[in-house]
Amino acid sequence: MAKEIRNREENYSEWYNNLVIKADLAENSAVRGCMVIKPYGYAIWEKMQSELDRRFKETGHVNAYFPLFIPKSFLSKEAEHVEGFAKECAVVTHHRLKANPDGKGLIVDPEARLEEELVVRPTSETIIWNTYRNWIKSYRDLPILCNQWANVVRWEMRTRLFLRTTEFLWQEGHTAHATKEEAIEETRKMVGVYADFAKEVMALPVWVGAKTASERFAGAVETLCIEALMQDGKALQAGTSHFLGQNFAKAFDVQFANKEGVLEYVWATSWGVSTRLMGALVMAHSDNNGLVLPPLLAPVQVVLVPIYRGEEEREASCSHLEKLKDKLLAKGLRVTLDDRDNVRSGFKFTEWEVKGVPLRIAVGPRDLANGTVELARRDTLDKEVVPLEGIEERVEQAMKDIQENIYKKAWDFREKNTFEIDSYDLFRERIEEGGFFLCHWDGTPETEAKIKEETKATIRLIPEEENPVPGQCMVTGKPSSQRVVFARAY
RNA sequence: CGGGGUGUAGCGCAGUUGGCAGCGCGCCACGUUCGGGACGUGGAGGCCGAAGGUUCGAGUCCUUUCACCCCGACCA
Repeated sequence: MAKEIRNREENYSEWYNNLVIKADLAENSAVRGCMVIKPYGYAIWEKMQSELDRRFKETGHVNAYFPLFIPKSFLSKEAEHVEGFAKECAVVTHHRLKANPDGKGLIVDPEARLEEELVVRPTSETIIWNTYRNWIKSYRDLPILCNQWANVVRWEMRTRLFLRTTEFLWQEGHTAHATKEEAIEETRKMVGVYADFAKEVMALPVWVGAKTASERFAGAVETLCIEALMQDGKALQAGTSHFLGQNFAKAFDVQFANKEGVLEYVWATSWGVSTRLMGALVMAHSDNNGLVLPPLLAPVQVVLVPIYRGEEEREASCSHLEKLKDKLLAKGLRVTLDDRDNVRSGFKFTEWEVKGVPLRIAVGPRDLANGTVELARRDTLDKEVVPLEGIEERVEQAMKDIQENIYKKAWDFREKNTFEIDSYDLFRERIEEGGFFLCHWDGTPETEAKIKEETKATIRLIPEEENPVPGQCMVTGKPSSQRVVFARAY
């Protein structure tokens, strides 16, 4: 991979600053790795939310909300689940503070100790399944197809802006089904929704497939996921959909009477994506001039910049652009007129470029005289002078073109950095450069662990293939039923 | 929790053998500018991460502590 792209990783933080900042919490605060999402960044998340939410509704889901606090005992009911999350939970032990008798400030009131500690949800399976128990009596109550938009807290040892913050925003779908087949179908369907969303809205090509046992969600029978390639050659898990089997139904004793009146345990799924998607967006599309946002997610799709010299020309350009702005707004486009007089146009160009606005329209005296405008595309950095006539259609078309082109660029990049490799020696050499590697693996956790140990590469997923081509494991030479996708990951 | 690094103005940093707290960017005012990050003049902005110690005197030396960043382990 080019050195230039490596260096770009260092620039991520600069691009991030337009969207978020590290939370400036009180000194000595024990809370670390939280982020403040700025309005410009949050607008992107809102766009993602509304697009996802629409797709969830289309697939029959409804939104609900469950408590932030989970009784500690709930978490321990599912053995693997507790093992997976116990190490990273924030725990509420008291419910009151009082004045410090020895001086100033407040102390935790020892009298206010909770009988049972509460865990701040790291994910909501337990509290939701505890609730579902009461909702589900008969096969007629099924399926339950709920989604929740919420924040969760995971006390990770190491945090990373966007990708692994202590608190993050996400959506988590939790469904209950009468049959195994139906639950598996739901798991597949939802990972498909994520993959479509990534492609169509985020302009991000993704691999879809199943996790290996070692990478699986704690408590899941199978985890499906989407994986994207970042420009520094590392993979990023961008969404997961879990088939939970009857694990949670058994742990929380959720049974229903089937048509024959026989009690059966419910089949479950859960699926989620988080603000990590914003990190994916930044790392997948940004260039050395800053963010590049796909039009469907850009808080500002078109920025209008007047060019002038003196008050008279300013008036002329601005009033002209006001009219253009109204026309574009009428087309449903998100448009901003940057009529600030305290910065020059060149400054504005650069600033909006860093913010990733897909299209810029500049109008100066020359354009006013000629009946033209200057269009500048963020994705290609091309500029062209076009007639004002028919500008709405041209802008609408540009939005489509830019969305497509950003996807194509990301696709080409991934194609260029995806390799079929059969020699482990070559694998070890090439993994240093980043990218996805399609290799044969003997299917054992031991070999998987060895590869991770020696190369830091993990199996990102096992793709679902109609006609899998068998081969031999690149490490052990044992038979392999199909190629799996390796990469170094965030 | 291990290994390395950094804490000085909103941001980025300099600060010599201990001796008046500095620079660039940004911010405010005025003027000149304005088709790709303008310039001039003036101005505001600081408990030098925190606590303790040495000293006539500490941003600087000593001790303790806290936070942040990078690399591991952990993870979406």
